[in-house]
Amino acid sequence: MLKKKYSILLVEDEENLQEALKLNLELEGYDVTSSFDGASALNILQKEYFDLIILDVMLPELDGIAVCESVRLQKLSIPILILSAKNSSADRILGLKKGADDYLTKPFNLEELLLRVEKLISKNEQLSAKNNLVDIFEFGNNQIDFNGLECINNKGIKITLTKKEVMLLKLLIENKNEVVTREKILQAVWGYNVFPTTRTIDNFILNFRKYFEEDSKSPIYFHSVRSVGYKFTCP
Amino acid sequence: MLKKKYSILLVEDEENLQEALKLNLELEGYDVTSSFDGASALNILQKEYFDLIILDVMLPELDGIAVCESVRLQKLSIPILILSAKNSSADRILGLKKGADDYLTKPFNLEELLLRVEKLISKNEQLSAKNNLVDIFEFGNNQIDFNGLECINNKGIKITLTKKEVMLLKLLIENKNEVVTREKILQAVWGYNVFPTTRTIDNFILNFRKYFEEDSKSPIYFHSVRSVGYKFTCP
DNA sequence: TGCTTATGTTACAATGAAATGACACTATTG
DNA sequence: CAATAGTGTCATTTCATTGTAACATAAGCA
Repeated sequence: MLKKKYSILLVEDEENLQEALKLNLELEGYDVTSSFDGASALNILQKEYFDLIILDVMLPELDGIAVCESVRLQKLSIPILILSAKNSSADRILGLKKGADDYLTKPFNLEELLLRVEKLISKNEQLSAKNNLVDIFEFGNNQIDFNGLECINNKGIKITLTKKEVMLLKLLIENKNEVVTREKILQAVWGYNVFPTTRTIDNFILNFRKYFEEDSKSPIYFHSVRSVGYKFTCP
Repeated sequence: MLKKKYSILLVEDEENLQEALKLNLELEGYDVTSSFDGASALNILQKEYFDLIILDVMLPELDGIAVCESVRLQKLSIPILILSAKNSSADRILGLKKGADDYLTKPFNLEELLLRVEKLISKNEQLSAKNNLVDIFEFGNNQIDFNGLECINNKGIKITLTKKEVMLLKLLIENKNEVVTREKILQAVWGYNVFPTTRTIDNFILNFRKYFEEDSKSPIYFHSVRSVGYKFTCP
C-alpha cells in the first residue's frame, strides 16, 4: 500500500539546525517546508495544509509562542511541537498552555524528536476527519459555541458570530481576569502587519456588550482598562 | 453543562506521592484508582475502563516499561503517561518506543503534569468519539442514501448524487452544526494541500440548495459563514 | 469516435463584515 | 477646573468574499 507522505512545517531560524532537521525528517519520509521566522510561518499556514508544525521559540520578531497562539486562535488543530533552549518548567507550561502539543528542550536527541514527531502525527491523523470536542463556553446566561460560530445570549436570542468576533472573544476568554493590551489584540486577531484604526477594537467590544451584557452601559463582563486594553471577567 | 468524569489509573508505589497525586487529580475532577505495583495494575485493567494510565517506571517486581508493553499488546489506545526519576534521553526513548504517549521526569511540576494529563485525555477522547453515520440520512423531507448515491428531496423528486457531491455532503453532515472551513473541504473532498481560491465549492453548495432547500435564496440547512466556510444545520 | 455527464473555470453582480470618520462622552492630569 | 487624552457610539463607506450562471474542459461510456 502506498504510504501517505506527511507534511511538516519547520520553523527554525538557525540555519544549521534547520538544515540538519530538514534532512533527517526527509530521510524519515516527511515532506518538509522550511520557514525562518514567525511571520512567514503564519503566511504559509494560510495557504497550505500541514500535518505538524515544529516551532522554535526563539525566533526573530514574532516568537514561537506568539505563532502558537495565533494558530490556535484560528482554530487550526494542527499538532505543534515546540523546541526551546530553556528547560524551565515554567516555560514548558507556558508553551503547553498556549496550545503546543509537545515540548522538547535543546539540545535534544534526534531519535527522540523523530519519535515524538511520529507520535504526534499519527495521533492526529486518526482524528483528522472529526476533530472536535464540543467547545461551548458559558458565562452569565450566555452560551458560546466556538465550533458553530454562534451563541445564545441572556435573552435567549441566537446570534451568529463572525470570524474576527470569535477570534477576539476567544482571546479575551483565554485571558480572562487579566487585561489584554490593545497591541496584543491587534497582533493576535488582526495579524502582525495590519493595523486598523483603534476604533475598530472598540466597535467589536461594543457589539459584545450588546450581545452579552444585561446593561451594556455598565458592563460586568467586558471591561475597558483605560490606556491599556480590555479585560474579560467572569464572576 | 454536565462534564463527563474521566477515570485515571495511577500506578505508583511510593505512598506519599501516590496520595498527593491522587488528591490533586481528584481536585481536578478526575476519578482516580490507585495501584501500587505492576501486577495489580494489569489486573485492574482487565476489569475496568480507564481514560488514562499514569505509570511510574520504578515499581516492585514488574516495572513500568513492562506494564506499558503489556498494555499495548492488549488495549491499543489508552493513553499512557510515564513518570520516571531518570532523565536520560535513552530512557525516554525506550518509554516512548514501548508505547507510552508521554514521559515526565521526577521531580516534576504539578501544573505541568495536570496539563499533560488533560491533553492526553482530550486527544484520545476525540478519537473515540468518532461519528458513525448511518447510510441513510434524513433532514426536512429529504432522504439521502449514501450508498446508492441517490436521494429523494422534499418535492419527492429523485436525484442522483455524484461522487464529489456525496463526499462534500457527508463531510458537512458529519460536522453538522459546526462550520467546516474551506480549507478542510478542499483537503477532504478535493485532496488539495494548497488552497487556491476557487468557486467550485460554492457551486456545489449552490446545487445542494437547489436540491434540498425549500427556498434556495434563504437556506435553512446549508449556511455560508463568510470568510470561514460552510455549515450544515438540521433543526 | 463522438456523445453525455461530471467537474472546473471565468466573469461579474450582490452582499455584508469590517474599517473609518465624526462626534459625544468620560476619566486623568497639572 | 480647564485641557487633554482615551473611549463609546453610530452612520457611512469600502472592498473582499460569496452567489450565480454561462462556458470550458475532463472523464466515462455507447
